[in-house]
Formats: sequence, C-alpha cells, structure tokens
Amino acid sequence: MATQPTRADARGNRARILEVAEEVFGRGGSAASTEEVARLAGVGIATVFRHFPTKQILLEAVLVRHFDRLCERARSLAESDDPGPAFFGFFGQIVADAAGKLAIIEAFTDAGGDVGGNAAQGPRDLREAVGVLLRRAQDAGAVRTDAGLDEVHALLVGVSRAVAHIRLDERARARALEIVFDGLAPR
Amino acid sequence: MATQPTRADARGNRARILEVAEEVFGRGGSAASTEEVARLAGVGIATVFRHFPTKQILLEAVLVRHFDRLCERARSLAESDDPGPAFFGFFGQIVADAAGKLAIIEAFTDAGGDVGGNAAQGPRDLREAVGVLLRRAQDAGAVRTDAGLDEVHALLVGVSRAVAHIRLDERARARALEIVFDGLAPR
DNA sequence: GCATATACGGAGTGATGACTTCGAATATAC
DNA sequence: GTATATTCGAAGTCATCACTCCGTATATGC
Repeated sequence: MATQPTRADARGNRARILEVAEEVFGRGGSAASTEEVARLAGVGIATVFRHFPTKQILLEAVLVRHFDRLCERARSLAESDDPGPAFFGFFGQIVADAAGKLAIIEAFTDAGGDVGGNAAQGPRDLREAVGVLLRRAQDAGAVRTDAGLDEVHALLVGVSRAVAHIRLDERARARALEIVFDGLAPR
Repeated sequence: MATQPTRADARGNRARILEVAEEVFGRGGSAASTEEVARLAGVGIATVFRHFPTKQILLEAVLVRHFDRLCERARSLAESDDPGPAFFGFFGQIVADAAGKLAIIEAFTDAGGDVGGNAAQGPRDLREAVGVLLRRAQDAGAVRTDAGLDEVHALLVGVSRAVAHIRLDERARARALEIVFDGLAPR
C-alpha cells in the first residue's frame, strides 16, 4: 500500500492524486476536502481512499515529499562555506514559497517544543536543520548569538504565515524580510 | 435586537453568551462551533440564535468590542509625546495578547490592502491606527523610514499568529519581539 | 394572583465532509 | 480470447454544524 500498486492504471491514478493533493492542500491548507482532490484528479472519491486510507495519510504523503526536499536543501546548505548567506537564503526561500504551500506551513508550525512530541518527523527534522544553519551562521558572526532556535522558528513560521495569508506585493515582502534579517544581524 | 432586550433573563443570557463566545472564539478561532458557546453559556442553541441571528453576527459582536478597545488605546497612544515607546509598546501588547485571541488575529489578518474592500470596519480602523503610530514613530526617528504599513502590518500579524499557534515561553517571545524591534530601528 | 407577551430549549432540517459498500469495468496472466 | 483478480466510481452512512420550529415555561404589567 505504501509501495506502488501493480496495475498501471492504479499507479497512474496514485501519482495524479498526489500531484493534485499537493496543489489543493497548498491552496486550502489541511482543511481542504478530499472530494476536491478527487474531482480535480478526475477520479472517484473511493479511488482516493483506496490509495490513501485516510485524509491524514494522504496529507502526510504530500507533506513528506516537501519536507524531505526542504531538509535536503538545508543540509546541503549547511556544508556551504558561507554560513551567513546560507541561513538567510534558506529563510528567505521558505518565506517566498509560503504563498502556495499553506499545508506545509501549518505542519511546520507544530514542529515546536522538544516536549510537544505530537509533531510529525518531517517538520521536526526541518526545524532541526534550520537549527544547524542558525548555529553555523552564528559561529560565523552573521547572526546575533542571543537568538535561539525557538524564536527563529517562530519568526520563520510567523512571517511565512503572514505571507501566505496576506496578499503582499513583492516589494512589501522583501522589506518585511529585510526588517527581520536586520533584526537578526549581530548587535 | 442590536439593543438590550426588555426581559431581565434575556439580558442576562445575552451578556453571558457574549462573554462565553469571546473565550470560545478566542481559543478556537472563528471555526469554533456555536453549539459549544451555547453549552458553556448554559443555554439552548436556540437562545444563542435568537440573540444573534447568525454565527457571523455573534462573531462580529465579539470582535467589535475588542477592536474598539484596541483602536481606542492606539489613538490615545498616538497623543503620547513619546512616539517610539508608544509604537513599540502597542506592537508588543498586541503580540502578548494574541495567545488567547485567535479570532481577533484572524480578523486582523484580512484588514489588508486598500483595494481588498471585504475587510470589516474594526480591523481596517485598527490597521489605520497602527499606521498613525508608525508614522509618528518614524517622524520621531524611532523607526526606520523605509518601513511601510503593509510590511509592518504583516509582521504584526505574523508574529501574533506565531505566538498564538506555537507554545512559546516568555523568554523566547520576548527575544522574538526584540529581534523584530531591532529590525525596525533606524539604520 | 392572573393574563399574556416574551423568552426558553429540545428536537428537527439541510448541507458538508470523511469514509464504506458493492456491482460494473478492465488490465494482466494464461 | 478468456478468466479472474484488481481497480474503478456512484451512491450510501455517519458525524458535525449552522440554523429553524414549536410546545413549554416564566417575567412582568395589571
């Protein structure tokens, strides 16, 4: 069930459902309906549930791919020998992408406190990866040393949510980012 | 209907419903159910709908009070002869209050673009009032002059949303605010 | 006290959304 | 080509939620 089904039509449908779900959940967040996914994918509602037994599982299938991709990028940036731009570039990219990725932001929001525990793996890994970028940028003197992961995570999620919910033009978004980046600069 | 009903029990119920609704919508946002309001207020569902014909009207009744209060505070701060602390203090207070006021943040999020038009009056007024505080703080040299209302509004909403959604301890919240405030300081 | 207008609440209604059932269609093995 | 195991989708179930109906209870004016 987690692997590809044997029949070609089933495999095709599964792929199309995943693709459409990514767009639908990105637009409407986790509250978007499974029926809309089915309709846009051109399949019956039952087909969606056959491939992904619950809405939660479908949602996670979509999210896992994103978080994997993001984590990978973060880890490769962590090897960069320019930790400052690596950190700020990653931060900026997540915010820039936030507009059409509501479900991701929602999931990432709950990546929170070590004690929380009910966060999924993907969000937690990403938070971790951001932590590495942050520490390296701090060691390189590009980010103030009194900024902890908790507040950087909150700012990242906050600005992303703002961008996702408010229709902000290019220039305003750039200035909002600049304000946060200046605030993160060493004193 | 907008005014107090004549019978004492009706007046009492109306007040209790408003009080409970404030708490329920604050906790669960505008998605919270009318039935929960009725249950916690100790009245039947019909009583809620008699006093507030639709959920939207109930929600607005709750929100109007808040926005009025906030706008008033903002306007009185705008008379202060210390525009810098007035602006930052107000910003910080909204963020600090955000935790239990999900519905407010949601409404304020949509106060956006002048063109938007579908935002309610309260949120738009508050945005306006923040604009006044911002301009005065800029004139006094306490806030960088290249920060526009659009991005300040986005940051205010973003940080508030982050605080409302993430369980952030006192210290982390203070540092997140400090980062944003430092970013807003003149270059 | 009594009459009655006012307000009350429980039991609907209709819409929506997650999830299931089951007979029809079809891809693949032979 | 045919058999059959697999997959398909329309219609149905069940829960939730906004909102309504209507018979019952009670606050208030006399």
